[in-house]
Amino acid sequence: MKRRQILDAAYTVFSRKGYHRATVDEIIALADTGKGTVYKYFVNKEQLFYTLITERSSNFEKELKRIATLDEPPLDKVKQTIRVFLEFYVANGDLWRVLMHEMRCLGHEETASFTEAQRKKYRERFAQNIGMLQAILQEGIEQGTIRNCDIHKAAYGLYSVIVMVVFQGFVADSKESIDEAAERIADIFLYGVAKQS
Amino acid sequence: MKRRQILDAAYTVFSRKGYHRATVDEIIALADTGKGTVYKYFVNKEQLFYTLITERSSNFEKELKRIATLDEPPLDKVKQTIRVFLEFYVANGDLWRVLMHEMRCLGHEETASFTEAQRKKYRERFAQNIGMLQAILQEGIEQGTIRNCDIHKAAYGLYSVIVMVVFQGFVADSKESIDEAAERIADIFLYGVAKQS
Amino acid sequence: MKRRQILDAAYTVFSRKGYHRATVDEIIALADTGKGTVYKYFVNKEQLFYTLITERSSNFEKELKRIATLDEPPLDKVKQTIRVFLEFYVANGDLWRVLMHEMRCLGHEETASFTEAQRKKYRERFAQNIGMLQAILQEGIEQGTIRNCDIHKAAYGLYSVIVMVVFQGFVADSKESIDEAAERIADIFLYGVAKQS
Amino acid sequence: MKRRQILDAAYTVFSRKGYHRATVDEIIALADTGKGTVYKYFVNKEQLFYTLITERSSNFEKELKRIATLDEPPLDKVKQTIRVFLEFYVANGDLWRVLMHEMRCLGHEETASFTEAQRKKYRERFAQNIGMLQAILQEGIEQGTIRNCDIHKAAYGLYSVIVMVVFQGFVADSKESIDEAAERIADIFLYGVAKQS
DNA sequence: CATGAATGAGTCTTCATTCAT
DNA sequence: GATGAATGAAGACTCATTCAT
Repeated sequence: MKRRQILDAAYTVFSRKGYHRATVDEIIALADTGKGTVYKYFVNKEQLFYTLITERSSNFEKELKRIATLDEPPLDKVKQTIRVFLEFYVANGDLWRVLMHEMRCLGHEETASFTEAQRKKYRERFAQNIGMLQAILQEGIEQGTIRNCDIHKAAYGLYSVIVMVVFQGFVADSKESIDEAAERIADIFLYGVAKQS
Repeated sequence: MKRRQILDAAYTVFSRKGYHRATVDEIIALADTGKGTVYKYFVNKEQLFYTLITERSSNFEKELKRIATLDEPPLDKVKQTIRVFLEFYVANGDLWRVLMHEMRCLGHEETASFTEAQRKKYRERFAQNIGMLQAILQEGIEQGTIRNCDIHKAAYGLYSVIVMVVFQGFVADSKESIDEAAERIADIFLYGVAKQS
Repeated sequence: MKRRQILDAAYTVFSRKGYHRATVDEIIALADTGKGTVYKYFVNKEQLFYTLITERSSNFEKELKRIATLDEPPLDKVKQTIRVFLEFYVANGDLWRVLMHEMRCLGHEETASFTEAQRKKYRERFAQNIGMLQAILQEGIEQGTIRNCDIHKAAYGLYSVIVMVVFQGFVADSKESIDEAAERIADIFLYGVAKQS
Repeated sequence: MKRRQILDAAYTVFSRKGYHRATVDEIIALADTGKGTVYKYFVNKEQLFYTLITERSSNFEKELKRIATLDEPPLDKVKQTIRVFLEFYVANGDLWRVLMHEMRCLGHEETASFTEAQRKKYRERFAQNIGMLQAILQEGIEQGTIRNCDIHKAAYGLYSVIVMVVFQGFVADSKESIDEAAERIADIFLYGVAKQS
């Protein structure tokens, strides 16, 4: 129970302050617990952060896999995938922004406790999520509904637009807003901004 | 001269480590200078960071403005703008990533010396750069070569793709690589991934 | 308990070295504690200093008030007050000297954490103590045992002599020495050095 | 000439800020000279401070000696001496306050450059000045105009009152104000505050 | 289990002093 | 002689982590 409170508090503080400016003191104040308790459940600050990431993304990843395996037209699946991504980033965007920043920096030198194994695991997971998009695009190409392009880069491109839409606050935390944004992104992504001649 | 060395070293360290993990000690080691020298030229770490940003972006911004005022077809100008953005981010991307992260967090609470004025200035500058893209898209809509869409969001979308391409390492630091990437981005952005029926 | 040790060590170091030459490192060495502990109990060096002052003076002030309200001849009360002042300065003189010096300088510019409120409080407290002397002198004038003079200045004069006596080492830390000094100061103060014609 | 400017600037800054808060940078800014120049004329900050003290006190000391050797009634000489002290402290009080504070602290441990010899010299000089007062009081006792008391302590007492009068701002920097204050101090010192029965 | 007092390694920052021009 | 750029030792302060209760 304390564990839950700590994770929730940590989510808020990390999201608001970033990794470094977030202090354990602030987290325990918000979690209404003692400092020792944090170190009972988590080996250190980085581990706490990592746990947070893992926990928050597991549902998202399951959902992503579910859609990928649906037997529907790829163009529809693209739209659905966009929606799931949007939902996830609307809910966890700030934390993810922090994560992405730290992955860069943490990766460069050996930092004490964020193990290389964990970092690798994260990168694989990230690649996997993008991979879901990629697979759907591939399916579209095979079925002839998507033009032949570098699906790897295209997937990243779509991904980056999704993230941007959330970070720029172009989408609110409501089903309608998310659905609408998904529509629009899919539209631009699929048909471009140029007028069809 | 020492000032130059410090700025260059700071660029490297901030880019690699991010703002917080970058230490003044590391910067002076790389700059081969003394700690006092840093504080002779820059009031503090944040000011040093800010100076770096300002310095690096001034040429980029001039180039951006130049293109915006060219008397050419908007579709060509979009491509050129994409190229300039790519060049800039290939050269300064890592530092920018750090800046963007810090702007978020620094904005939250009062941090001693990164003045509100500076932060505001940065945000305006950023908005202005995106604004250049936006203006060109608007031109395209008026001339009927770009379909009617929310140019604000479209500009951000294009921007996010550019940044992503650089950060994912899809483009190398060579004229050819950048030109090719600009072509491809423009292509997808303008015509989408869906096969023209 | 650590708090006590830190305060005691701080007293010694501040008294010996003055405010600026006193280092937190030296205080913790003497207090046999860690640096963090100091900042757990005191927000910063100045706050530590201020706490010291407040703590040490509270008994003294109570005693002073007690005497002021006694129903005895003013001339006797003057002597008693002198004694209380002497006791206090013999015990805390060195620290007070430092305080008085710092009040001058700290007052000039905005120093971060020694708040204006604290400084004001100190000044009021100081004025109040001198005020006790002043009130007794006034009583004497009204009862006709003290000649009509500027009691404000006279009180300061007496005060300065007391402080001097302690700082010049004219009085030792023993009841006898203090009593004797009080006698002598009172004598000179009340009757002057000139031979009565 | 630069030397003069530096000394004057140093006087101002030391008086205002105290020894530690006074920075060489501030002094050279006020003296309108370069940092190197300071170290051409003075071996270091403490030496500069010491030179200042010496320079400022030499006239004062000459005047004191002159009065001591006058062939006048001791009671008159006491008044004159008080006046000379007042004049000196009104002009140099703030610097002296700083000096007195630093002597305490600098004396405790070996500080790099304020030599023991210098400190000793200062102490002797200070004792000598008080000694002038003392000698006059002695003269008075011998001539029977001053009652028999511990002249050493009495001299210090008188001295402390003089200093206090200046530091409390009870006297302005004008001949009239100083003369009047001298009168009053002499009066209280010689005849006390108690009403003559 | 939960706690929070104690800790000290690690940072930023200041400022007296030097030395090449 | 005059200068000021360069320096680094020294000091205040932070915060993740530990451990005895």
